[in-house]
Amino acid sequence: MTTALDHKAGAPASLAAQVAQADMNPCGACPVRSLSVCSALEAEELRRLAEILTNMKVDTGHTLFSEGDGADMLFNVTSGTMKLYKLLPDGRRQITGFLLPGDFLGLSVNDTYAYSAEAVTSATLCRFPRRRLEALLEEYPKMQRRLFAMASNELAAAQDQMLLLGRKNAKERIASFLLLLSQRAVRRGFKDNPVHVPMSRSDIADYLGLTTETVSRTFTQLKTSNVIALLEGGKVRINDRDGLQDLADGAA
Amino acid sequence: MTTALDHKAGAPASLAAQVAQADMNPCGACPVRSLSVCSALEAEELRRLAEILTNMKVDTGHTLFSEGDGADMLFNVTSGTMKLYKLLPDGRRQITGFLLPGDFLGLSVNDTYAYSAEAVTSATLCRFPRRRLEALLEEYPKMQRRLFAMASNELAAAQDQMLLLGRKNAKERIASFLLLLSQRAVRRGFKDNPVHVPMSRSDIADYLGLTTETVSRTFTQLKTSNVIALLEGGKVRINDRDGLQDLADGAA
DNA sequence: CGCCAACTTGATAACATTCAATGTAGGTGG
DNA sequence: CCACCTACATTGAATGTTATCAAGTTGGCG
Repeated sequence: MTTALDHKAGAPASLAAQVAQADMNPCGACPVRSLSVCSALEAEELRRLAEILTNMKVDTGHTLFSEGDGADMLFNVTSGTMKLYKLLPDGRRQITGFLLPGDFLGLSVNDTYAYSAEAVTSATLCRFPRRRLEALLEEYPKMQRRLFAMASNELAAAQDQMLLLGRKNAKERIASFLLLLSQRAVRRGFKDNPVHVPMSRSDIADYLGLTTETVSRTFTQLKTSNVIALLEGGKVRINDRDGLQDLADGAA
Repeated sequence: MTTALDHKAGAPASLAAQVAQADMNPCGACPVRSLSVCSALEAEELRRLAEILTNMKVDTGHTLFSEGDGADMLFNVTSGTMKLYKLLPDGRRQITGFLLPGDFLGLSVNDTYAYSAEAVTSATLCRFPRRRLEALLEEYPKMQRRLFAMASNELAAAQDQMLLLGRKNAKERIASFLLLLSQRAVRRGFKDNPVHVPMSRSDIADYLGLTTETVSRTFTQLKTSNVIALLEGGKVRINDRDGLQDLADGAA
């Protein structure tokens, strides 16, 4: 565990206002509420939820928790990007997901985390003590249902990812990845093109089951065939969305 | 949809008794109750659940539902093995999971199934109309919670599978697969060694992201190095469980 | 008993990895 | 302010694991 700052300590200016608001009408002003567990809740219920949460921040590259740690806390991403990953003893890594604002993390099978969580970009989160959140879920079945729906969606995404990892070639994987990022961006009200790709080639490789070299080469190929353009600041412009979609589906 | 026989019609002799009991004290005598959604329920609640369920059977190789079908029904496997899979337009297939007695299927994101379901061996299931089951979940938060726990477990399994598909080599994949089957067997009260492997090489290949040829060769390798032995009737004896475990973890 | 599907084994090829070098950008200190 | 340093990204060449193509073999079922 690193960089677990309570409340606004260390929060950048742009965030300060939001966190300050959260202190008064916590969650009420949360920009990702509609995407999160909390979307199901009324004002009073939100207040109860806010009582048990702590705002925190994780700096780029820092670890929120590691596989095997006691899973006492659950989290909700409010800004930035996190990555979840599992390791093999010899260091091989599989990133199982990138989390964007509104995403939930920390579910565990026993009482330990089954994966590690690290910040891709500086990120802010709400932190909930597991026991207290579970107590609240008991009280508010609506919230339980919402969490279940989110888990179901994640499960469907995981199955898509299995198809990708098991059966798609490098070009199809990269195409699928860019479209996924684009789609997830729009759901959060960001522009879908150019797509913001904040993660390194190495992270992309470990998410797609490739090497950094192959990721790099494949980007170059897509760029050369004018399907995409690589822009400054980790942005990728999609020039031919249909072409990219066909590639992603293995139809091309 | 094929072979969706109501109640005991077409059920084999060994199952008939069980189904007959189910008609009187439905679920009460269900051998997989402790593993399923229903494990959380009291007698009265079970009765309500039984009111909305239909017992059915799917023959080997028959399809229960296909990706894209309207998801009006949810299912619980009571005997046999099912497989879930997704296809790419050109026919490439990824099996996302094998379901054993006690497992639940039919969760959907929109209102269509995101995958196809087919019987690996002749299987029996409980079928629930989605709407009526959802109504019941509303009434029994305990059941909602149980379903959520099951989805969480599936999610963890999916992440393990991503690690396998993204980062493990053929030998590691086969080793992991055999151990998984073995572990799942014990949880259901079957013997864990020899492991029952009812699925074809082709199914195993599509589950592990390999080809049938590679699966076959890898089994031969493991057999030659005496880690396993291939027995009659789709059984595999694990001779060196620790060795297999080391292989599976990528530690060897 | 014979047929068909599933499995095994072999030879060759391809896609992605590995190893290696060069290029580029962001950050730091002189 | 620029040179340097380190990270990361790109490109190239060689290797390797697994896929593909192609026979055979086995086994289950009619």
